[in-house]
Amino acid sequence: MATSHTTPPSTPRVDPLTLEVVELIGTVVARYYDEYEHAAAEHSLTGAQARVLGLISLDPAPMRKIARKLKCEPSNITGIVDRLEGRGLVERRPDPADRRVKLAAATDEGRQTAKALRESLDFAREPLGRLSEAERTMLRDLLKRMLGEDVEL
Amino acid sequence: MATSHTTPPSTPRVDPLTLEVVELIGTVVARYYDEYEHAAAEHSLTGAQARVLGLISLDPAPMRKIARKLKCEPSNITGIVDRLEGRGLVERRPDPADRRVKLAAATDEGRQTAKALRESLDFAREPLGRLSEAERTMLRDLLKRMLGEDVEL
DNA sequence: TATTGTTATACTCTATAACTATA
DNA sequence: TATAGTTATAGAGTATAACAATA
Repeated sequence: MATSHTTPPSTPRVDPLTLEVVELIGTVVARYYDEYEHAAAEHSLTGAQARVLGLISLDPAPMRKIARKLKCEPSNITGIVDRLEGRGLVERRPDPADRRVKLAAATDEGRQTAKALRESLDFAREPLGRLSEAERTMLRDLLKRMLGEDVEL
Repeated sequence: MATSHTTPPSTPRVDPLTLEVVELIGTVVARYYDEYEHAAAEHSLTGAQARVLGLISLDPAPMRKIARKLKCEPSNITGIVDRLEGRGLVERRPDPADRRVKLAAATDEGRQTAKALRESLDFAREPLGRLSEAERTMLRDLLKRMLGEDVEL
């Protein structure tokens, strides 16, 4: 609690080191994002579809919850799940506890696709492969510290 | 050069540490992306518009080059630049060297907007502020090693 | 002929608002 | 009345294909 938590609006200056790190992170983001879209496309999925499928591939989730996790409006999820359902990768199930709720669940084929998708994410092999185990450990700890408490949604 | 550069197609298994780092990077990506979109929206720009504006805010670029950098089809840039031009943030200039080429250039207002956008990227202040200078240096070096040669496009 | 930028088209994602069926 | 999911709509991004101007 050393610094005030209200960001001073008149402090646009950031030290060069931080700027360099931000730029590097920007590069990582662009690269990761690209790879994700590419991996999704290899399975004829859009990025959004792949994200939804990945999200529910472990356990089913109400439409509302998917929207919250993806930070988009619930109405969008309808269409995305529609398309996934049309391809047999996802199905809608009733929620026994609340008849208003529909649970989006991956089918067997959907789970297989999600798994293949996860494993085809080359990001793990290629860029991270350049780091030693000790370096990866350091990177992990730095990222965890950076992300702090709010890693969980 | 310790490992073969042809990725074995039958090696889906990745060690848990690497998986953890990949997941953390995924979180960073989502967070950074979100903040970027949000910062753009504060200036009534979409993410794509903000990226194009940021790209040409330093020096003008041919439409084709913008498409290459953004990894999208040139035809898309036409529309994005149209909208930026309609708002007076960008203008199209002829290229004296090649009359087929149009250079997209930021106007004064466009440059101001791009600058404000850069400075409003809270990512520098918030998450990176949790790290000491020594830690930021370590993070920078790890990211640089990770990204390797292909940082430049 | 090849290249640059554009147009036309179709699809997806996105937010907003109004609707329905439950609670 | 409040909530979950949907529908309808409009705007934006995207890829593809065809086109005009220029090289």
